[in-house]
Amino acid sequence: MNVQAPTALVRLARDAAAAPSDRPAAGAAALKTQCSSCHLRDLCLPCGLGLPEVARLDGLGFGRRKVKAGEELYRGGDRFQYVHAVRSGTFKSSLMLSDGREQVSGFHMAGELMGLDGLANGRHASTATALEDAEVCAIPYVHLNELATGSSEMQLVMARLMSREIVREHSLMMLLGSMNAEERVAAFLINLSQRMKARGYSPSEFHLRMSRAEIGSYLGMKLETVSRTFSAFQQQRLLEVDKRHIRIVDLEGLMRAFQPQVH
Amino acid sequence: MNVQAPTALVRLARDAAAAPSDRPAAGAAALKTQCSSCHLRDLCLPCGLGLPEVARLDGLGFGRRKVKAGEELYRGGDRFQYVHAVRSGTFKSSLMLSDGREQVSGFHMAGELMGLDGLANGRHASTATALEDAEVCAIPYVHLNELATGSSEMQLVMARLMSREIVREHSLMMLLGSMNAEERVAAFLINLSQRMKARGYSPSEFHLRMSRAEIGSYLGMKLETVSRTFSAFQQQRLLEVDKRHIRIVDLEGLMRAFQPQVH
DNA sequence: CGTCGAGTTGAACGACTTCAACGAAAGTGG
DNA sequence: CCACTTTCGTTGAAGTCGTTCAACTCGACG
Repeated sequence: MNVQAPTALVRLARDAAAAPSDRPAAGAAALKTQCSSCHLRDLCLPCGLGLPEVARLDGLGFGRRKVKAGEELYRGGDRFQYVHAVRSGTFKSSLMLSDGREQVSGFHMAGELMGLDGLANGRHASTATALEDAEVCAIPYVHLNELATGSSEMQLVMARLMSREIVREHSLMMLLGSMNAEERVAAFLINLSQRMKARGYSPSEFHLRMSRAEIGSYLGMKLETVSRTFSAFQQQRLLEVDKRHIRIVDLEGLMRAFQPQVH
Repeated sequence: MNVQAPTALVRLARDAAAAPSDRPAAGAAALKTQCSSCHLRDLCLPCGLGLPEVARLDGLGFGRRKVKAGEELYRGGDRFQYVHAVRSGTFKSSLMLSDGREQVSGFHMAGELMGLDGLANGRHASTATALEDAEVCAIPYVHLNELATGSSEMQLVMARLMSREIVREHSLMMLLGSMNAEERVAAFLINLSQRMKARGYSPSEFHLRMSRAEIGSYLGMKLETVSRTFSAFQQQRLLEVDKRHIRIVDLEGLMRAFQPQVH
């Protein structure tokens, strides 16, 4: 975990957005939102906070914002002002190389936070795109920071959220660095399954919000390989796949595919 | 940037260390350290802090710790207590799969912070190993947290450091997900070069502290491929390589190798 | 009805891996 | 101090997994 600026490893194509827009979150001020009464409060930001702290979150009176399928919530290079919490829908976040290559760095569902990467230098490093019609809470970071000053509890929660993000990316690095196609896809599906479960949906049957190409980009492989791997799993009777509809038939087997050679 | 626990994507082999040791940093209390007089203060934690804040850091009176080459500073699964700042020497941090596969997730040099991934759940996710004799500052996290309570400046610096870590990992994901062998090695060398420069060393001639296998693991390729790529660059007159001694002959060319097809 | 994007599948290719052999350097122990 | 082993790096040859290119199906949408 070194902390130097990532000047060289990748120069994000923040020049891709010719003039990085500093637009405020359009329509964010529309509805006031209460964390205390939100059905996502155990998954989202308030998770782990005591009642008085949650009340202070409510006091912020941050707004919501609707995002249509395919629309971008923010782009790499945009000024960082808000931490976004997904209320409904699914997002992808992605990084761009100046030559146009895209790398999907994550998928986000209800209760998950987006945009923490923007803190580093005040500008978003990634672009967040809605994969379906979605809604987010837009929490002004400065307010969050004020709130954390004086509350070591709030502060710890924020720090923990960022740390989780780091750990999450570790997992992805592991995956990209030392797993083959089947392991990657298995890991992806198991992860999705668990997140569905945590949200009260069926862990064994769900609808993919992302295309084969997006899955491929996330997993560091081509869409054809993703497709083939799905087919292979189907033939091994681990999955049933119909386009974006997934049914996990043999979770045990899938987990074995995920970590095959345990010596 | 979703924030769910990484339960599935990768199960870190924290059981590898049969009984995750909760040992304190051995000998950490030996010497008191002053950030204000440290020659690394512009690279390290105090960077961006005002004088009064740095004075408060000094007030913490945290200790140092010497680590011999090959020794581990902490292991995945160890209790998270300290944030470590590298004073001298080089570290790698790595993740383990339960089947023994290792993925190097970063290299750390003087002034860089390690261990921020431990915050997520109170245990280190990665293992930090010294690649040469080294020394670190071990800063108790609880003290750091106390210090940040009441100082929004300190708080912001901490948050920014974590965010940088996230952005850094983004770069690595990009690299692992969508670059070929030559691009990876070029990116790695350019990054190293810049970090050497920031520390007052020659950016064009330096000594690698890590083996081919460690570079390979970091870049998601085999040691033989690393070796071959070095040789290829040498033949293209971009580098001169003698074991671990590197001389960058043509930085421009190397950068072109890093991002070849700019349309 | 025709077009377009998304997904599947086959065949050929190629980049990286695997296996293997070798030399140099560094540590080990008499 | 010198044989010994071990580790590290390089290089070649063969093999493999994923990519690339291409053809085709299906459903959505004007």
